[in-house]
Order: sequence, then structure tokens, then C-alpha cells
Amino acid sequence: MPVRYTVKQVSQLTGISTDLLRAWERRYGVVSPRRTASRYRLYGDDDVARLRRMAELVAGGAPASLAAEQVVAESPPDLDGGTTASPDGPQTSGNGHRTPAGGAELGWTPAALPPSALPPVDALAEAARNLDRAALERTLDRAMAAGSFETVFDEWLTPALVRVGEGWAAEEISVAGEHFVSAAVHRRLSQAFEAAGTAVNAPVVMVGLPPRTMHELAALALATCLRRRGVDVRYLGADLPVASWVSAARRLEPAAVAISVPRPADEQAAAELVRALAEADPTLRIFAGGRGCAGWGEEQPATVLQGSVTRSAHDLAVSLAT
Amino acid sequence: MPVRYTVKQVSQLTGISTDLLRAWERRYGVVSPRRTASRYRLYGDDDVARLRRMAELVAGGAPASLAAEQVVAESPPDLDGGTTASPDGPQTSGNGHRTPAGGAELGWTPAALPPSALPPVDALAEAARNLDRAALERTLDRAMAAGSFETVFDEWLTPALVRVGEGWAAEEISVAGEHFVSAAVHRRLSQAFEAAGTAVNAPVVMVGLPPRTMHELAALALATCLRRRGVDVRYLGADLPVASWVSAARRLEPAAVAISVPRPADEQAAAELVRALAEADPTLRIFAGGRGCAGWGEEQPATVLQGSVTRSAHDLAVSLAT
DNA sequence: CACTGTTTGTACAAGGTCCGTCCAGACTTG
DNA sequence: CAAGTCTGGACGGACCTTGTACAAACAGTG
Repeated sequence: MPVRYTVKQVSQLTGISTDLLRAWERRYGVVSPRRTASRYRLYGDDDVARLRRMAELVAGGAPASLAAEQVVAESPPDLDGGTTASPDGPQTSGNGHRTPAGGAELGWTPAALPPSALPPVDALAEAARNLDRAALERTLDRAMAAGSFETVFDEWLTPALVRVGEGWAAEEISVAGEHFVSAAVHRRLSQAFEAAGTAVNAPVVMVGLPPRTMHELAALALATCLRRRGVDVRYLGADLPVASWVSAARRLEPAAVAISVPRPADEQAAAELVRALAEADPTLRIFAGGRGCAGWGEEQPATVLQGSVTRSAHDLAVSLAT
Repeated sequence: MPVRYTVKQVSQLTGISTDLLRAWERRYGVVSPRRTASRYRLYGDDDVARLRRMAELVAGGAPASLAAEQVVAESPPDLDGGTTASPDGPQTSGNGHRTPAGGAELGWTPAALPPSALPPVDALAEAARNLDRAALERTLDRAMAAGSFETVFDEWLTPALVRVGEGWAAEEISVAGEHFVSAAVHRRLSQAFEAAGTAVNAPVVMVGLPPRTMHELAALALATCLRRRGVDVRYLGADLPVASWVSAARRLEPAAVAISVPRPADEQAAAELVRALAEADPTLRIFAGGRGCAGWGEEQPATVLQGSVTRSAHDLAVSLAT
């Protein structure tokens, strides 16, 4: 279940040469990857995050030695050389919360896989029903610890949030309950986003929602997945006016723009936005995903992202590389 | 966790040439950075603050010698291993001329004192203007590392966000820029919230916003402060319908309810919400804070929280204990 | 006004440190 | 067998340190 990478993969993921990767390890001990029987290095997701953070500091002008010191100070020793999702984040005081995932009334297609060692999908809905903070945190902790962000998000969080949505539709769960859970998931996603870090000369991708469109969770999850793939995400959030999208795209000249269209009701605004962006810069690569654009065909100047958020991030990243 | 900088970094941070940095240290002893084993200088955030202050005074026309004197007088040597122990006396070697002590009283005006180890308040607005992710993260990193959550929030983040708002009003910052920064701040607040944890038999407080009210940052900050004080916060987020507030309060029977009313335009909805909550349970303790309820008086069944978010959290917590 | 001394920002040289990169020879993997 | 990885050492350019030097700006004095 835990994903492992070889030096070369990590090098591609982080933009750090394999030589330098080994030098940083030897000289500063920023990471200490597990080894195979033949002493080949096997990096975990947390190693990658740490290395990205270090690369970022160095790119910001810090000397390698100081950057390393800061990185190890920020994320705790993590001795058990494993893929233990490092609690990361500047403060790691009391309860070690794990890296999160999430998405409430997502409006994106859930993946079709059944849960495994994860908490029951109903647990989230149950916590929502009772506004039970302890249960909510316990459930999210367990889920996040069960695997990589992508796996947990697709296989557990998405279906769990769909379940919450159903409970709301059946009036078993109040709006407060739904907000309560969404906000918690949003916070976990934020942690995952922050934990990801960005490679040095990464392609820039703008991520956000059309005007008058509110539900951020899927967009934030997509942003997190992209960041974990090394993309330099500029996350712009919900309800961004068309004119502002256009001027931001002009200014940033991103490699791509990704628009989340969670609800069918948002389709109109999304279509308008896509049209304006394409008109302002016909060469701009525009991606859109979510229920709101599920029916779009070729007539749109945007590429429609199909499937789960994780899958969409994969497709987008692949598409960027070509 | 103390961040250290090399001469070059400090030079970039302060705009003072490396040569001049060394000259000021040698001639006036304004700073005496710690050294590495190989005698490289390592500056701390407080050194940077002091140097910035000195540069500001010099730019304002003060002679360097007097500026230095003033700076060391303002922030006396920080004893705890931080920095600046008195070097080898403020100069006695070659040109150790001290101007008469009376010189400080005359002529040039001492500028306002900037906060100590924190990044410049403008840094956030600048990052917003350019949608500069690296600068944004670096700035927030430095700020959050500079002190307790409460201090940093009140003394730096709040003014910095106000600055962003001014930039937006002056059309120097786009909506995208504002969203970009808000989303990042939201993520940091989320991390702080998650890091806080909750005591066992803590009082329950519901925190959220009235219907059709969107700006969450203050509410989330309040929630974080309360959690750091041991309160069992049930964070309900933005735009929660009155009926849902009421039913949630019925179900939870919280020790108190805290409502954030960020904008004057939200006053109407907030008043309606307060009325409904009070009617449903006259014994419920209702608190409200933010510009939108600044003018409320006694006629409201809600207690108005005055002052900063941190102050409000303090007042609320004290009020709970009675 | 000319003369003299002080202040202060800048420049440079000689020498040490840091760190990204390159390499060689041996082993592993597919 | 080709491609990938391992270890340790070595090289060179960027960076830092100390010390000295110098010119512009300014003040006081005869």
C-alpha cells in the first residue's frame, strides 16, 4: 500500500539530481530512505515532501545546510524509516493528526473501488448526524493513516462524502452536520496541500471555480493531487469573477488552467468562463471537471476531465508533459 | 525552530549591502550574529528587524552612529541565546567616536517602531499582487514561526490582510490575488486549528456565520483561539441557515454560540439569527463579533465581542468560566 | 575660503568554506 | 547485456571572513 520511489523517480518528482539527492542525505541527513536487501534506496511520500520543502528553501536563497536544519526541525525525526504520513505542518504539538483528504458535496464522480482497511463509509455520515467532534476526528485520523492521499481520497473519502450528501437529501443530516463535516475535511485537505510542497521549475497551473460557484472541496483535492505530482499550483478558490480569471491568466501565463464545476447549476457560469479564457488566449490549455461539465463535448474549447479527482489530476499531469 | 540567515540573505531581506552590514556590526555593534564553527555569520529574525529599523532611521536622515545608538536603546541585548550579546564594547579601536548623548533629543524624528521578528506587513499584499506562490509561502512561514498564534494573528496577520483589502479597494490587487492569499491563510489557520486539540470534558461552543455570509477567516481564527484555550469547538463554517443553527443548538446544548459577522452588510442576517436562537432557547449564551455587529447595543440578546479576534476569544472564554 | 579631521559607504585582496557536480569501479535489476 | 544504483573521493565556482584602503560629505577652525 505505501508507495515507494527509487532515486530516479524522486529526482523526477522533485527536480533534484540523483547526485544531489544522495549528497543531501549524506551531508545533512534530511531524509533516510528505507533500503532494499541490496541497499537500493526506497523513498516514501514523506521523504518526497521533505525534499521538496528543502528544494524550495534552497531556491529561496537559503544555503543548503541551513535549509536542511530547518526542514528536520519542521518535520519530526520519524525514525521508523517508513512511509508514516508525517504530521508535518509547522506545529506538531498535541495530537498527531495525519495527512488528510476530502471533498463534501463534491460533484465529482467517485471511483468505483470498495474500501479495505478503512473505517466504514457510514462513519462520516454518523458523525455529521450527531455533530460529534470526537468521532469525526477519529474517523478522519484512521482514514488518513490508511494509505496514500490518492487512495484514501478515491476509495474512502469520496464515497463517504457522497453518503453524507445522501443523508442530507433524506433530511437525516442537517445542513449544520454537512457543514461541520465539510469544514473538517477542508482542513484535512489543507494540511495535505501544504504538506505536498512544490518542485523547483515546476509548470504553473491555476486551479479554481467559476463565479458564483461555491463548493471548493473537489478543487482543493485536485490542487493537492497536482501539487503532489510536482505542479506549481496557484489555488484561487471559489467564486472568482470571469474578468479576474482572465487577467490572472494573462499575468501568470500558466501551463494550464483547471476549473472545477461541481454542480449542474454551475454549468452556465463555467461555460461563460471557458469561453472568455479561450478568447483571451486561444493557446491556453483549459481543463474542466465535475458534474457541471459532464455533458460537455467537443464544441467547448476546454478538455473535460473524466472520472475521479485523482484520475483527473493524473490525466492533466500527463497532458502537461506532452 | 529559529530561522537563521546568512549575510547575503540578510542583505536581500534588508536591502543593505553585505559590506555595510559588516561595517555596521564592526563599527556600532548594532547586531552580533551568532557564528558557525567556521565563523560564518548567522543572523536571526530579531537581527533582521533591528537592521531594518536602523536602515529606516538612516534613510530618515539620522547619522549612522546615532541611529545605531537608538536601535540598541530600543531593543536591548536579547540575553536568551537569541542574539546580540554586547560584542567587544561598541567600538574602542580606531575610530570609536561617540557623539554626545544629547544628540538623540534634537532634530530628526524617530519613526514608528515596526513589529520585531515579523515579515513586513506589505509582503502579503505584494505576493497577492503578483500571485507569487513562493513569496506567499515564505512570508507565511516566517510569520507563523515568529511567535504564538495569538500574537502573530493580532499583530501581523490582521494588519497584513487589511493591507491586502486596501490594495484590492485601490484596484492594485485583483480578486484573484485576494482569493489566492485568503485561501493560503485559510489553510494555515486550518493547520493551527487541527494542531490545537481539545481537552476531555471541555465546554462545547458552536462557531459559525449567519446565512448568506461568506468570509470565514475571522470565524476560523476565533475557533482556533478558543480551541487553544481548551474549548470543544464545533466549527460550522459559512452561510448556515437559521433553522439549521437552531436545530443544531437544540441538539448540542452548547455552553455558548459564537457568531462571526464580518461585514456591515451581514448585520441583517445576523440579527435575525440571534433573535431566532434566543427565542428557541432563552438561556443560551450568544456571542457575536465583527464589524457587522459593532453598533449593537443592549437591546440585542447577544453579547458583542469587542476588539481583536484574540481578545474576543479571551473574553468569551472568561465569560464561560463564570 | 582654505585647511584639517571625522564620518561613512564602498572596494578589493588573500585565504578559507560550502556545495553542486562529476567520476570510477563494483553491484543489481529486468 | 544495458540501464540503474551503490560508495567515496575530488574538483571548481560561489560564497564568506578579515583587514585595509579610499573617496565623498560634512563640520569646525584659523
